[in-house]
Amino acid sequence: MKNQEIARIFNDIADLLEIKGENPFRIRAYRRAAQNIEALTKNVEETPKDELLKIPGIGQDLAGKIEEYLKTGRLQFYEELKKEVPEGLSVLLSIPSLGPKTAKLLLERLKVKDIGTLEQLAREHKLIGLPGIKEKTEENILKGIEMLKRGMERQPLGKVLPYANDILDYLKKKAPVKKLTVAGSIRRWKDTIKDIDILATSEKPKEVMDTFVHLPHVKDVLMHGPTKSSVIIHEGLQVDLRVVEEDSFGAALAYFTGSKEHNIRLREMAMKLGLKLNEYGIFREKDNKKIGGKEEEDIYRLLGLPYISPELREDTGEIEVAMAGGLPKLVELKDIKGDLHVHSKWSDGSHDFEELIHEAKKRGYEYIAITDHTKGLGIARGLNAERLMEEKKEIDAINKKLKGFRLIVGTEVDIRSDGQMDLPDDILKEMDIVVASIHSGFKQNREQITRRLVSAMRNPYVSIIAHPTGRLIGEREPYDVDMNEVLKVAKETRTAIEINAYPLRLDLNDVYAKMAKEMGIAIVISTDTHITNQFDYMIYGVSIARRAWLGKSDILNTMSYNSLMKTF
DNA sequence: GCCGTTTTCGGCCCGACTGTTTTCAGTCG
Repeated sequence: MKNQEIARIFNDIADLLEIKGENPFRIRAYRRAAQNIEALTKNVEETPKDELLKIPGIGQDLAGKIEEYLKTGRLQFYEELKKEVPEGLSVLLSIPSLGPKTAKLLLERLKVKDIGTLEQLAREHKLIGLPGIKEKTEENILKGIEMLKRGMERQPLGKVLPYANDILDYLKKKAPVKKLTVAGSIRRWKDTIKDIDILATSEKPKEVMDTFVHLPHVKDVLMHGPTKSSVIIHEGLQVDLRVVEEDSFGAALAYFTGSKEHNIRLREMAMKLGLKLNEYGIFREKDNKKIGGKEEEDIYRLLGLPYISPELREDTGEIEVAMAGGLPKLVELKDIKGDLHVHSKWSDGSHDFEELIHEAKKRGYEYIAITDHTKGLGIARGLNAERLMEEKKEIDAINKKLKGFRLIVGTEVDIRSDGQMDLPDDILKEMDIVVASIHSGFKQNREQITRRLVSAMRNPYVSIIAHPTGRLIGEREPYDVDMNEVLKVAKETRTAIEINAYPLRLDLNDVYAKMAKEMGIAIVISTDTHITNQFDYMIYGVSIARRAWLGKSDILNTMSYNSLMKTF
């Protein structure tokens, strides 16, 4: 699929146009198109032009550019643009506090074309004297370069959420706040996070700000105003805190949750209705009277929309669908009736069956599937055929004693590098469910990896493909796999696909999960638990599902045990 | 460059904070 590729090119074009000082709305158009191509749940190569035109933000011109790129492998307009703007200049835009205007100025006056040159000039104080640049700006540019070098990369949600909660705890204890909540991409449950956004209400905003910038977590203060401050914490993340009055909480929450693009759309809608929307509330244009904003629901109601869950707020079509009244009822954590990917002491898990059952029951589950590794995964004490059959015998015995709860007999069978299953069919046949997955040969080429997954799905006993792309966020890129083909075969063979809820995996991601749903593929959400507290990762998987617009009926492990067993 | 129950041309979100300014531009989200 070339979706990502085209999105990247459109984003590049936006950068280049920005440096050229082009019409900001034209730039926004490219960014919006890029985002919508990235979120597209169809293979752009298989999407005819009249379908492309239905994508929000794609008109005749951009549809034409997509076609040109798909047909010729290049984009004339893009190539010419690259010739006009020196290579490396767009990297300057990634320096915090340095935007297109300054980048352009630096190029024109000092012929700066890369970060190295810029850093040297700044150290020699040669930037001072340019229009609008004095000591402080120069300092900030150097600071920005430092920050960029340290790497302000997006971090996995699972890593960031504990930091955010810790900061919330501190603020709750030390600052005069009333309401306090995370907003931004954390509230939208994006799988990776660039900064932590926190919203508070208080009658003493200044005190809250002062407390905030002096928290022990703080390494550097970027901004310290009366209602808004930004800091960098020791873990390298930026944290923004905004304080508003109680009466504006809903509007501020909507504003601060974003996404930015979603907000822009809401504000455009407000304008057309003779209203004005900002973080303080929603106002009538004619007399500036506030008509709502205490609750987040006010905003959507007054715009004539149903409430839109934070997970959907990306401006990738949710507003159009909401207007038509077609938003799905999203799956919730309480809909989940069991976990279909759990490891026990028999392989590399930490607990015996009794402990796992106890913890699963505590979470209101009706069943879990024991899916220990197979022998190919020596490092995980994978089971051979004989041991797996012993395990089954033990599970069968336990099930006889259980009431209102079931252990499902399963295995996570390794898909070997040649595409063979790690255990023979006559063993797999004995399992209630078979979860198949790749644990080795990540470097194989696209064709080989795809073939392995396809052959697993064609095996009559394989029920689920686990962590289908093999990514570990921030640690390992997904293996090179043709997901378009994988999903087609999943559909054909009626194999379920897993959303692995382990925070570093979140695999399928939201886009592929939405694609799978639209193709009519059954989805399971599983935690891959090795230690019982990992059962709590289920919320991450559910959130990915929500971001993928999935409802309860799209997910197999919302079913009761009996219905579930009929589907495998 | 997109888009239209006010428009097929003329609009296109809104405000906080900072640094350089004496009223504002740039950047950010």
